[in-house]
Amino acid sequence: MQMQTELSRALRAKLDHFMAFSDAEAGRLETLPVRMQTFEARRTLIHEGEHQRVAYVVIEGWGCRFKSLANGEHQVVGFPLPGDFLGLRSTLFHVSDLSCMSLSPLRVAVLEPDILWKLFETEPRVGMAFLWSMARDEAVIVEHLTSIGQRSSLAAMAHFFLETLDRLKMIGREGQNNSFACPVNQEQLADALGISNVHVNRILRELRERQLVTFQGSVVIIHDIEALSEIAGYEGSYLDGKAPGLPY
Amino acid sequence: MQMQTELSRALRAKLDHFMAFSDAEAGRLETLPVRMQTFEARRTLIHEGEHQRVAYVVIEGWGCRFKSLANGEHQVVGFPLPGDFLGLRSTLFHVSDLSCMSLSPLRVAVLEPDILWKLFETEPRVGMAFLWSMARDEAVIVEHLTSIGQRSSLAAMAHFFLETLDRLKMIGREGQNNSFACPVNQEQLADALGISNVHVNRILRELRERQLVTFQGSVVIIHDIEALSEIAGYEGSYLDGKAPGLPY
DNA sequence: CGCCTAGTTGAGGTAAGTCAATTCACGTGG
DNA sequence: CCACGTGAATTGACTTACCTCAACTAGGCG
Repeated sequence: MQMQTELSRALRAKLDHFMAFSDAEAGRLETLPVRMQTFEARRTLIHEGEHQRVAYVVIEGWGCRFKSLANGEHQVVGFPLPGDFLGLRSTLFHVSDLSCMSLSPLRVAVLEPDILWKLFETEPRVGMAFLWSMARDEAVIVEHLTSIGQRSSLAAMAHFFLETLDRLKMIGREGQNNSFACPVNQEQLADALGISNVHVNRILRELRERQLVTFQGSVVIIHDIEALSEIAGYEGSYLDGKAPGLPY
Repeated sequence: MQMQTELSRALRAKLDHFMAFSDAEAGRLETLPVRMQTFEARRTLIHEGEHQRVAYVVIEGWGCRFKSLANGEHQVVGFPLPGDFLGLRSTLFHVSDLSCMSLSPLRVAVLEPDILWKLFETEPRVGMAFLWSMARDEAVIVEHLTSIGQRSSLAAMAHFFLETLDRLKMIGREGQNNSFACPVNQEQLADALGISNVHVNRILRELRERQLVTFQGSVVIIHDIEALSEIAGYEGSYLDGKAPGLPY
């Protein structure tokens, strides 16, 4: 039971922003038969191109999804946080198009595909919530694409920090005064934003000197959200799917 | 009836690569109550930030999904082709995070959400096929992200041409000798690849001079697929979800 | 014929890359 | 407790891929 409540807590911290579950639905989530698994930091959970049978839900810790290129470069696609799915798409393809590693110690719930599909049938509203989660993931990737394609590296970095803070706030894992623990190193940040690690370092210095953000000792502190949002052109409504001023 | 077979033909041209439909399932697709709609070239079907109730399936023509930024820049996220869904995610969010315009005259089938959700319930395998389609869309976006983030603009351009040719081949709409009609202009190509239109022009010239690709008069001709794939680091298995050497 | 949009090319500037050296943080063993 | 090793962060010097601006050309069409 401890295990199931862990899964349900992680999922609902995220999905409650989309849908109010009934007690019955919540109970069904509680009793989903899953097993837990814990990885040390820097372990590869999912290997690009390899057979992928099960999906995961992150319970605790940060992950890193990335694509490897022939020339040894990497493109980081995103950083899964508690409540996020891993390899959900891959269970459809049977093969993963991305690798996924743990950045910190990572605790996950392992979901057998059968259980997942059965859940879709018996709990259509929960299925909807999962779909919503996939849709949000795509919205995040589209923002990411926009950052790399159109924003300056300063704006892209600012955007990343703001988005990550909001994602953490949604699941109640932010720190005090707009700060958060961030187990991402400059190399990974570089691969995420499509710039060099040297340049990441210089952008971080600029953000620090301009009193906007400090990122030191694996902790990000955002000093001036207003100014940073202005620079990034950040508007986080794509995270919760509620547009300002529209009834839902 | 003409209408339904149009929809079913467009969908199956794409989805047959993933799943063999039974006669019963095919019949159910045929009788889906949908209405058709046709847009002239350069019309905006979906407006970013606006209420979005219905989804579409492209029957004929090219679309262009893009995000607009405050500074007037655009990020093109992809070019929907026949068989592709438009605004499917938006029906969940109720609000679209992207705009979508027609590049050529565009014929679409309009899907009411209720019908869609009912289809998911009554035809779970068709629902799976739609999910697969969404998953493939995301795989394409991830490749796109990788192009912009890691590949040189030459390689990114090469990648775009190769991927588009393969997508068209899958739905039987390629031209002769690895060519295809392409209603995308250099400006839109620039916004897709995150480079300037001037640079697009120079890259196209280089591709032409190296006898790899010509893109003139809205027709793309790929002269040397091998060499181009080498340059792009292209490997199209993410499009059909079948990894080389793995049983499906 | 002239307008309008898209494409093409040149010249010069800049954001970001590469290479390489140095410093820092931290864990480990003597 | 200090010497050492290792990986990450930092900084400088130089290079380059791509951008901006601006002019010019080519084609489609009322």
